Amino acid sequence: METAETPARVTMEEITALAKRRGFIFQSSEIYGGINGFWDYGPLGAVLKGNVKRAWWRDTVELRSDVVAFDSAIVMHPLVWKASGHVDAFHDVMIDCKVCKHRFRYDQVPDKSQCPDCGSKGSFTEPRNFNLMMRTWVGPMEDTSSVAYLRPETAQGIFVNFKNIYQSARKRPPFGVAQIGKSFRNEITPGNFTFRLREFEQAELEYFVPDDGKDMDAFAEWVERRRAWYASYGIAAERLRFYELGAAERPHYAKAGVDVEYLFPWGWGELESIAHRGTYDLDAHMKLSGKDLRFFDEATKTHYTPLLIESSAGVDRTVLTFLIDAYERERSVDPNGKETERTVLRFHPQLAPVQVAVFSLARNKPELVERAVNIEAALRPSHRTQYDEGNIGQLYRRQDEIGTPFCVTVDYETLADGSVTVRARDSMQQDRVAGDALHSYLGEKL
RNA sequence: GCGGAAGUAGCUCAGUGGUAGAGCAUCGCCUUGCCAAGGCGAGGGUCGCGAGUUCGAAUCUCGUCUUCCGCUCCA
Repeated sequence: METAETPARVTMEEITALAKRRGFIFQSSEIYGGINGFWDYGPLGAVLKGNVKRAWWRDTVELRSDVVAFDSAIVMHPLVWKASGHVDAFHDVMIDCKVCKHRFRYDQVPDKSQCPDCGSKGSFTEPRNFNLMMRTWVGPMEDTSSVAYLRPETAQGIFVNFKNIYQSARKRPPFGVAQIGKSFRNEITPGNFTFRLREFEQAELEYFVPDDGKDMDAFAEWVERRRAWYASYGIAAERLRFYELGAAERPHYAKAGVDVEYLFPWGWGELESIAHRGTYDLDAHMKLSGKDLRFFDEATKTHYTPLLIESSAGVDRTVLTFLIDAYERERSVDPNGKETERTVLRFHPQLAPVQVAVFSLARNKPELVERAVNIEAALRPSHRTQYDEGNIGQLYRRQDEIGTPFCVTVDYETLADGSVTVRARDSMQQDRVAGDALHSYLGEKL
């Protein structure tokens, strides 16, 4: 089993090189030198990311009768962030000691003339405002009254709309609200490719349950559901762990917490956090807004604040995980006894950016090209397809690198009887399939 | 943000003051015809960006941006 101690089976250099070469992920604004903490998804990456989000949405929303969809604005009333605690938690006035390089919160240093760590006198920098929330102005006037923030998390949009949602959707606990969207944080140190970003996408589920003693069951169910989700899309079990947070590791209001972590080439990294947050979030907004967000329980004729089970996953981190986990450099011996090597992305067929590639065995034989182009067009409505032509070995290698599960090749036999060769990515085995059976053959495998 | 290292073609790199190079990759043609890397040809770089020194800067100096490795936070 691979552990944090054993050498990585893949390096980040290999991943970033493949991501750029094949059009998965590019550095943002590269022609101007790039900008730290921002990345762009290329033609294949955009499709992969869309597939990952669709897979999450399918399992979290569409397959559940008790979860509704939501999509809140990125810019919200500034008081939202006051209530959530982000204004205080993300705003720090800091000073640095120029001698020992240590950093302190301004309000925690009693004597600003002397560094508490190294004792140097007059070594502090000017107080500097550290604001981890991205700021902007609403309206064309840039004055303090118009300051607003780009959301540092998507969840608050659900909390402040809680009453609107449950009234209009006619839901009562237990029920959930799901949302996928961008969030922004001025991270001090972005890095590790798309792992720590300043602009990132979250997939969040807020599941509200009654305070009837079964809240921990709901928590356990979501942990299991999320475990099953990662497994069903092929993440290797030995590189994924569900880390149970101890009481000291989670916020004071949280009753339970599990971090979903993946074994990246640099070590374990958090993909998702599943937490039992109690009534903390709704309480905070009720307190500051003065609005009642509670439920009325018909049975007991009392008002109550539902408890919250939250699953908050990083979409970009999940995409990166699928990319890394699917990556393999495979050595093999071909039928002639020659040693060969290939790079293959073993994506789940539902996640693969291209599902079926259709080839013409030769590029200068119009009858083959036309036949292959037509087959590709016929498959396009039901699968993600791509047409290519040329040296067959090169074509296979190229599709392996982008994780295409199946390749269909039109050859001279096709002209005679309409049959085609279907080659599988993982086994490299070939099947001869009759032309009229191709649709059902692929539909079954995908 | 701080400390260290590094930025030359899509990638890997050579080139240490005198008008930019190789291999691979890409594109075209030919060849082959079921697991890449045969042949011919083409495109592609104001050497991260900006300033300074110099008759002249990829090369020396400063600034800046980005990346990688440490400190710190999170999805």
